[in-house]
Amino acid sequence: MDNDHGSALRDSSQRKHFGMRKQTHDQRLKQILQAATELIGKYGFYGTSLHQIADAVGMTNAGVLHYVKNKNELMTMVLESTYDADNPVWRFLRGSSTIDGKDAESAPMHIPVLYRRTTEINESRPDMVRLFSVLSAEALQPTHPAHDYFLRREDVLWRQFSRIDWKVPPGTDLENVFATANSAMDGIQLRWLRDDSIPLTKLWSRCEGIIFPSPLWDDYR
Amino acid sequence: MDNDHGSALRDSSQRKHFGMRKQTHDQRLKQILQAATELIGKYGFYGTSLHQIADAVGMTNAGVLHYVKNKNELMTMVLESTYDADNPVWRFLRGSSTIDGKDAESAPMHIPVLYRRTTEINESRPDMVRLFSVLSAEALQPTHPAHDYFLRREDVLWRQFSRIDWKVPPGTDLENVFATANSAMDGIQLRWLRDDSIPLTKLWSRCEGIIFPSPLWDDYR
DNA sequence: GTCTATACGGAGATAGAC
DNA sequence: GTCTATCTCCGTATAGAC
Repeated sequence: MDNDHGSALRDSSQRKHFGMRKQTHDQRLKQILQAATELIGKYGFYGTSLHQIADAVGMTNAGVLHYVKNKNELMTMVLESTYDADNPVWRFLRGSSTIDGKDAESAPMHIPVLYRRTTEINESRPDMVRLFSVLSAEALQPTHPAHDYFLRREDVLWRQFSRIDWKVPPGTDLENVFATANSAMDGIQLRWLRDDSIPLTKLWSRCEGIIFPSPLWDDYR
Repeated sequence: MDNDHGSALRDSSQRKHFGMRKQTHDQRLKQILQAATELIGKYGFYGTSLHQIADAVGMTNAGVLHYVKNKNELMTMVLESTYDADNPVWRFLRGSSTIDGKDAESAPMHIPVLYRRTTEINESRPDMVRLFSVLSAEALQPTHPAHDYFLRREDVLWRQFSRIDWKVPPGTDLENVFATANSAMDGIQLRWLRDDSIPLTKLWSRCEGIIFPSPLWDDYR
């Protein structure tokens, strides 16, 4: 990229300078995305201004726009880089990771484990759960910059989920369990965000008892 | 109210005029609240401007503010007047109505009936379901004008629900069923609003099969 | 009862200085 | 890489004419 300024100028100090610039750039971007995650999670996309985000990272409006083309692109980057990238459950569903030490190809796979793992992970990142909850409602409107993301996400999740050879009680309707458990998860997360006096994992354990009832699911959880 | 303008002036034409004014006023207000319900449901409270609402009822910005003190009060009025007022399920839970022809004091009360009735009602008013879904996420933030409403609502609903002498299978944990069913309802409504190619009642029937499984609940639905 | 006019602040985005 | 300055438009809300 732009190598024609003469090789004589690219001494080691220059290269170091370039290296530091690059690192700083990525760090800054990460800071911005993190601030955006928190603020959009709190106030929604429409309720958050670039100015708020800029303030949170100690910059000005124009400074932030040096890193992202515009507000819509910021939304996209937040969704794609921040949320899914470091979600172990997704990595597991994609087959590139393990769940409870088992990979998707070996050992019995139990659905309740997946949801318990999800709540454990999400309990440690309320900001992202909040972002996700707020956007999945706000982005119902087709004009919302996150609309397509949530449309696709539903399908993608199901395709990955249904690829797995789950061990379940005889007669189980996988698709209905999937839809019901995911729906209940959405709702219980909202309740947890509204009042976190009870941990998400505990709130979910109550749902698990209803959705995967004993004794039917005793050997499959 | 304001009777001291002299009885000589209150002839029949005046009274008629006053009557018409009153009617027009209420109608206008209702129009405004209806438009606000639709628009806030689509774009959220922060994403909706008074101008949009004014446009929808063929008025100007200032015209709308003749009916509501400010935007926050509009939010309150929408919530309190529009949503709960004409919800038969709530009226039933308050004990002032019947469910499937039975009132709360007689006949066996079955929980799945309550949720089925809710989906039937909500299927006919997507605008209000949307309003409710969007706000319950947007209003997580304590500074949101609907925050308190949703905090109280959770408690109120449970208090009314738990007053009823539900007929349920032995060993049922009422509170867990309530929390799980409500959460699943939140999530399934979101999915329905995102893609309404399958009716809400049908989507819910799948959840019912999971949350109130056969044969345990066969005599209680 | 509804309008126009207006005050005032904040939004997103760009140009150009440093 | 970040700032200031600025553009343009939109936001809520009020005052006062009709």
